[in-house]
Amino acid sequence: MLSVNNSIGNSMSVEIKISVNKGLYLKEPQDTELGRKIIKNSIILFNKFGFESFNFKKLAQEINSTEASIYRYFENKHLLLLYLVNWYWEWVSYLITFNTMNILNPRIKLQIIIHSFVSAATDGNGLEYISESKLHYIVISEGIKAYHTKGVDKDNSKGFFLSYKNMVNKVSQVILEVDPNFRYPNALATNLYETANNHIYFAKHLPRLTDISKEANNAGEVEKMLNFFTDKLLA
Amino acid sequence: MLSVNNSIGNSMSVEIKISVNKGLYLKEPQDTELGRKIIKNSIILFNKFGFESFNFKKLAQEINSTEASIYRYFENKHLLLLYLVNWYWEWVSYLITFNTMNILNPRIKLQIIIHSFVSAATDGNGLEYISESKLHYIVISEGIKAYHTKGVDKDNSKGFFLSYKNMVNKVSQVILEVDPNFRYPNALATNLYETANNHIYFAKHLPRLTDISKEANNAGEVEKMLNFFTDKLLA
DNA sequence: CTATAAAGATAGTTATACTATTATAAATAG
DNA sequence: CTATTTATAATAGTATAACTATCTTTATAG
Repeated sequence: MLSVNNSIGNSMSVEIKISVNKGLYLKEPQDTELGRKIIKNSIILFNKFGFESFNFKKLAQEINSTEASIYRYFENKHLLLLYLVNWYWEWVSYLITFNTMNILNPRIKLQIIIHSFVSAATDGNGLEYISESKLHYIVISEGIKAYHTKGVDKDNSKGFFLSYKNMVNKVSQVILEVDPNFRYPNALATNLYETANNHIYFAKHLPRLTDISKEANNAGEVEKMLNFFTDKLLA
Repeated sequence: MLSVNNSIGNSMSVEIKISVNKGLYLKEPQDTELGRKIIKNSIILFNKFGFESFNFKKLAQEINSTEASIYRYFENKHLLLLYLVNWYWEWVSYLITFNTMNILNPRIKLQIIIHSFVSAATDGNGLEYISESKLHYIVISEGIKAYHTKGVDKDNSKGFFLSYKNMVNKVSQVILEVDPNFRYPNALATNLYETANNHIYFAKHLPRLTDISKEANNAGEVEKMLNFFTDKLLA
């Protein structure tokens, strides 16, 4: 159950369960105490150690469990990362759908989409065991590793990227609403998402690769830039 | 020594040695037979196995040498990848400089830059032990792993991304020549490079994330798309 | 002919990514 | 209220990766 805020500021409770492709896990982690601890703490530890130095032993220690127990939920850390990233894609899709509901102007919809890309990171709307801000930072810094692997075609054939594709499709529909003759709706949709993540990362670590300042609220600047790009392209 | 072709079709030989940050290696691999074999075959094996499954043992077997010998050249596979990616950045910078020489129109320069990004992959202009096409494919599929690590700030402080930054700076200068008031010259430069690589990858592996067709010469289509984006943004 | 450096050969260490087995505690079905 | 299933914990073990160390051989420079 997710607690969400609607546009007129009332808090409301909606029965929403974000679910991801069943092939990603051996056992649904959201259904058990241990499963939720795995999710919660893997988000923390992926952030702390990064994908390469993260392992199931460290995670087991963190939650006072064992490697073997974690392996009953996830085959390996690659699929755990993919699970988290899929969860994020579903979450962003949900945010987009929810926040563009009843909005008629497609340009405004696109602004809302861009806002969702840069600040899906706002906690407090989701579940206790998933910190959206930490999850977003995993997506920013480790996300592409989920699809830049030798196994990408195999993973793709199992539907492990459907959530990403659905999100992109949703965005490209809005792009076509703005400009039905636009030649690159999917590419632009993908780019808005990837560019948002990239430039938040670059601002923090490689600032000379961007024009976004290193300061605290660079999310706002990235948002402004993406709106500027979109406006120019869909003029 | 690089053998290059000039614009009027004559083949000429120029004394150019692409060199990268000395901190990336323990011993200059371009200076010895074994070093060059390491470079050549690491390019082949990174392509074959991907970064994760590549290791120095496999590489040693391939070149009939030993792990220990390879460790005398590179501290670890991360720095070997970073070496290769740096070599690529330097190569693209060289291509840009060489091919935009004496061109006055900055819009034409930008077209040449975009062409360099999508088809730096053309072999035959470089060195025997470096296949640009294979190297480009490493950059496309593994490149970002060179800067999406927990060690990025440390690597950055050692200057391991200077070649990337210099390339971006070179491109952003041209962008500002086209439009001196453009607000995001560095971000656009970075984006042209990253988007070129991304969409060549997506066309091949996740085609629904792009509008580039899966067919053979998608490089041409990516080039067209990037020119279209650039034209719109710098109108 | 000798000194030095580069590379090869071999062995060993520590950590990771698992798999397998058994024991125990908690939930639930009859 | 016991029997049975299920989940998890505890423990141990294997294969491979990522190195490090040392010693020997080969090539080359003076």
